[in-house]
Amino acid sequence: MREGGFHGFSFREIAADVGIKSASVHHHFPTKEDLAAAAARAYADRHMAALGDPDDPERAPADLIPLYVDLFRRALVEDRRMCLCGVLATEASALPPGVNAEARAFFERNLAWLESVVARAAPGARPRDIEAQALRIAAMLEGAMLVAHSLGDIDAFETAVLELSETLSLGSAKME
Amino acid sequence: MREGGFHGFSFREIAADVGIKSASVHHHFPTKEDLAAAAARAYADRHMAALGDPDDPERAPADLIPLYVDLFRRALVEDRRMCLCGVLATEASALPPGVNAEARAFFERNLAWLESVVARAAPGARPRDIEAQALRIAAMLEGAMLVAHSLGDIDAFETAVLELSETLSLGSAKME
DNA sequence: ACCTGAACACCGTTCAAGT
DNA sequence: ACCTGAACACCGTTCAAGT
Repeated sequence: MREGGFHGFSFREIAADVGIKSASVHHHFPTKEDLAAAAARAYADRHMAALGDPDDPERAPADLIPLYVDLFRRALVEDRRMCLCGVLATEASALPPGVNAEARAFFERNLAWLESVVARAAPGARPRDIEAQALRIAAMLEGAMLVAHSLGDIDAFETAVLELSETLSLGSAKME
Repeated sequence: MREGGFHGFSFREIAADVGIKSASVHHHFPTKEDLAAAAARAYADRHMAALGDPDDPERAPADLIPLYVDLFRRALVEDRRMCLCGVLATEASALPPGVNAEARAFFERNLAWLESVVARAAPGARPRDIEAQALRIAAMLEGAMLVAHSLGDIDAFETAVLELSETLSLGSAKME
């Protein structure tokens, strides 16, 4: 699913991997929508668990953005794959509603996490600017993964993302 | 294809639209790889033609980045769709080689165009920094489209991309 | 509760046959 | 050169039948 998207895998493949018949898979996940939504939800849960509490006073906000970048980097470098919800995002308009909802929830949870971190890093910033900065970070990471994945060039990810890890809140507080 | 990716459309659909049988489509495009590669190439050609010459002395580099941003904005707003090659990029590892090659070529052509514009805007910049800036612009636009498309919120694209149109070469010349 | 084989309408692809 | 119907192995889904 992370490689071929919603239509890039089949019930019969999964059944063969698990050692049952495809009709049996439908007993656990009645439709492909159910199965893909569950996979997206599990992916998002693991992703958010790896990020941890954005308001943890033990962790400086200046360390949390590099940690965020690193989570995406590892997904791309170690798995040599896109972000699952990034793949689903591009297919949004052709996805069953339940799958689309889980992909959207992934981004909403990511943005909420980033907004918490950016707010801590730039205490005086306006809510509007905090939201904008969170959106830019999430968009840059998904875009950097996407382009690097297409070019087959992991360095492209590093290059695109370098600015983010270096200068955390480039304009979050001082934006006009 | 822009909605469901490589597996999101069928020869039989296309045949019905055109008024022939699906076997006849194979006469023009022997395989789905041929058809999708041709579509990606045509998309990239139209895209690059809309951008025009990045070195045209009649057009200031400061005007060309907003023009670039606007091309992606219109794709998202008017068509309510992702960039075709952005969709294909996320499916890269599951794509037939010929399709993958055309998607990659789209990004290479975009990066070359952006590098020309950035080089004109920051004449003293090092090649390494010019490439990095071009990569960031392309990644930010694809990522902003992807996130906005998943959220179903076009304003998210505008917000993420605002910084790009405002301050063209934020760090292209002064990057360390 | 969990699994299965068989059937349904779909899919890309091939091919012999038509004009 | 362009089209077609028929066949192939695939796909998601359903369902009656098994344990």
